[in-house]
Amino acid sequence: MERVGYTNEQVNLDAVFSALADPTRRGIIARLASGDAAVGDLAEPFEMSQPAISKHLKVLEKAGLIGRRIDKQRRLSSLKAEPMKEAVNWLEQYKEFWLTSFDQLDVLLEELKTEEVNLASQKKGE
Amino acid sequence: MERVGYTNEQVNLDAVFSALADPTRRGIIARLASGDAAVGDLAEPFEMSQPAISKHLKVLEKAGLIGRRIDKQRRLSSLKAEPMKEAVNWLEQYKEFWLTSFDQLDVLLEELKTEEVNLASQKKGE
DNA sequence: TTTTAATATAACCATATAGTTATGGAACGT
DNA sequence: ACGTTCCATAACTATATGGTTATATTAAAA
Repeated sequence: MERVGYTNEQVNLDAVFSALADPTRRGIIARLASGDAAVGDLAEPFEMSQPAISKHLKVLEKAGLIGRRIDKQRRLSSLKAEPMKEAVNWLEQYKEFWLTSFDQLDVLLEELKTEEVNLASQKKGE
Repeated sequence: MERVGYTNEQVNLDAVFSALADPTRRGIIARLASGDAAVGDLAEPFEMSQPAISKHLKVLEKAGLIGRRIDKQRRLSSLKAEPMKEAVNWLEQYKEFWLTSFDQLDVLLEELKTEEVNLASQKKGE
């Protein structure tokens, strides 16, 4: 079985984390969060050649982090953040290790306990 | 000002994402989640030489993802997940893009609105 | 039709990465 | 004292990565 349908098509954590490990690419992602953009637009903030940006876009595309379409002679990119969700899912396995001080840890453990008991409910705490 | 104290000392997203981009290193992290371990223990599950594992450990250490200490002639590693928190913080900027279908997006936007009003609550529809 | 704008692709280069084998040092067991 | 265990480090290799310039392609614009 190949993990049908759903949101993600394979989502390769290697490719995703690797794509996110570059500041230029994270910058591109940030830019795309405010709307689709053409290669030229994306290249403009960086002191880098256009082919370099095209390469970065290819990396992002292979990681599934952007989609691309053609509009006239321009290639528009749009953010596709599903792989980020997968990354976060992986990372959150280790949430319990995020806290250093013990009282914070207590708080988290309390939260986790609550989540278990109360998976599909609505809670209006304060 | 250099961002004093707190949980993180610099947390370099480049190094963190880069460290996480390798399956061996993610495997090491998974192993460390169940307890501190020596280099030999960490190497055992992988078909790879000991020096290779030592290199991976160095990468993880530079990313701040593990700490190391000496016990007799063994070098123990322990998970330090604070950088993961930073990674998640960065990723969650894009939470709104994680959903593809519009009704799901509606759900999220509703959640975000609720969160604003009510920071310490949980909500889960069904 | 000719030119220009937007982008991809190829060829190239330097550095980084991920592995290897070989070797050496520190601490333990005998 | 001697060998063994645990590990780091050095030296090397192959491939990947991130950039460049040069060139080709495609559609708009003149």
